[in-house]
Amino acid sequence: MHQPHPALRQPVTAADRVLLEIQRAIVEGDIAPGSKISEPELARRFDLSRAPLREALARLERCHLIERIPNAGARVVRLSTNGLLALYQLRENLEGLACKLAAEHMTDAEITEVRQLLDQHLSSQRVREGESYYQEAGDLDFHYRVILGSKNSYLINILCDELYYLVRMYRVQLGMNGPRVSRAFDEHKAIINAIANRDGELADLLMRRHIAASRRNIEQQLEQMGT
Amino acid sequence: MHQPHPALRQPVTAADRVLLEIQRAIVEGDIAPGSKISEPELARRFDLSRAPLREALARLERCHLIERIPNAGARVVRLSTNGLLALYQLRENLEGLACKLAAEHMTDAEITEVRQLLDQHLSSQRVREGESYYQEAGDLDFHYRVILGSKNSYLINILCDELYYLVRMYRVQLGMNGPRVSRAFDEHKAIINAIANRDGELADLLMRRHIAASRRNIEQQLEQMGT
DNA sequence: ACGAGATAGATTGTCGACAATGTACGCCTA
DNA sequence: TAGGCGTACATTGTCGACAATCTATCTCGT
Repeated sequence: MHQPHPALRQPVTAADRVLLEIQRAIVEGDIAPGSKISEPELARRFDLSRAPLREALARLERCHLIERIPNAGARVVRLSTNGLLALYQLRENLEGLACKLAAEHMTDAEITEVRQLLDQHLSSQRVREGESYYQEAGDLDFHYRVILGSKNSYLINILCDELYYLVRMYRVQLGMNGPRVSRAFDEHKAIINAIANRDGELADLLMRRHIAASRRNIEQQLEQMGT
Repeated sequence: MHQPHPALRQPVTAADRVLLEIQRAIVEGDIAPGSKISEPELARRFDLSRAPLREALARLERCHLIERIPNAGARVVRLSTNGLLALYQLRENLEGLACKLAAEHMTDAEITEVRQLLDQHLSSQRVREGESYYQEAGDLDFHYRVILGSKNSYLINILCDELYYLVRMYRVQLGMNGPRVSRAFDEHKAIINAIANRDGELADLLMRRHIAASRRNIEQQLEQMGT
C-alpha cells in the first residue's frame, strides 16, 4: 500500500495524536465553527498537559482550522462564502500547477497506479451508489496522488498539509451530493489521460475546471443553507 | 505609514521576539545552513526557557527555514538549485495569481500609493547606485503591496509568512547584483500599470516574467558559487 | 440611568524539572 | 581488525506550577 501523503506519518508523539483527534473533530463539526478553544478544557478532555496541546494548536493554526490571537486564545474557523471563494481560487491555481508538473515528473508506474485507483473507485462506486463518504475519500486520494506527482515539496506541503483540511471541512460539513459524483470520475479520468500524454497544459486546464465545478457545487449548498 | 504586512505585527510575546532574531540570523547566514539547532544552547543564548523557544521553532518550520524530525531535533535548511527551482516555480504562479486578483481588488488609492513607492525607490536608487540592500528591501516592499492587494488571505499568508523568508534567504546569501536592479524598476512599473488598467491577464504575465528573470539571476549566482 | 474605572476571575505565556527517546562511544566477540 | 551490542550521555517530549495578560462584572460618579 502507499501512504496518503508524506506528512501524515504515523503519530509518534502525544502532540501528534491529539492533533489528529482535534483535526477530525473540527473537520467533522464535532467542535462547532466559531467556538472558543479552551486549553485547560481540552487538556482535561484528552488527558494530557498543555505543552503538547499547544504544539497541536500551533499546527491547527497552520492548516487554518483555528485562529489564534496572542493572550486572547483561539477560535475554530468559521465557514463562509468569501472564505470558500478565496480557498478555491488558490486551489484551482495550485492544483492546476500540480497537474502541469505532474505531467512532467510522474513516472509511468505512478500513472498506472493512479489509473488502477480510478478503476477501483469506479467499481466501488457502482456497488454503493450515493454513499458520498467513500467518494469523498476517493476523490481526495486522487488529488493527493496528482499533487505528490508534482514532486515539488513546497507545493505538496501547502496543498496537503495546509489547505486540504479546510477543503475537507467544507465538503464534509456541507455534504457532497449525488449528481456531481459520477461526473467527477470522468473528469479524473480525463486529467490522468492528459498527464499520461505528457500534456501539462491540458491537464492544468482540466483540473482548474474540475475544481471550479466542485466549488460551484459547494457554493450552492452554502447558499441553500444560508436561506 | 503602513505596516509591511499583517502577520508582522509588533512582537508582544517572548516567542515573537526570539522568532524574529532567529529568523534574521538564519536568513542572513549567521546560523550556517545545514547546522543543527540545539534547544538548550539557543535557550541560554537568548536567555529564556525552552517553551517559547519551541514555539518559535514551530514557526520557523512553518516558513521552511528549519526542518524538524520528531525526537531527533531540527536543522537549518540548506540552499540548493533544486530547492530554488521548486520555490520559484511556486512563486511565479502564486504572485501571478496575486497580480490577477490585485487588478480586480486593489483600490485606486492603493495603486497610487504603490506608484509613489516606486518613484521613491527610483530616486533613492539614483542616489546610492549599487547598494543592493535597499533595493532588496524596496523590491520586497513592492511585491508585498501587490500581494496584499489580492485581498486573498490564504494567498497572503502563504506568500508573506511562509515563502518570503526563504526567498530573502536565497537573495541575501547569494547576493543580488547590479545590472538586474535597474531593469526591475521598469518591470515593477509595467506591472502596476497593468494593474491600474485592470488588465489582470497582462499583470499576471508580466509578474511571472519578472520573477523568472529574478530566478535566472539567482541561479547564475548559485552555479558560479558551486564551481 | 449610563459610562468609565477598578477589581476578581479565568486564560494564556513562561518557567524549571522529570521522563522518554535518540546518539555516540567503548567494549566484546568473531 | 571489523562489526555488533550495551551502556552512558545528551537531546527532545511532557508535566505541573507560577507570572502576565485579558475578560467580565461590579462599583462609583456624573
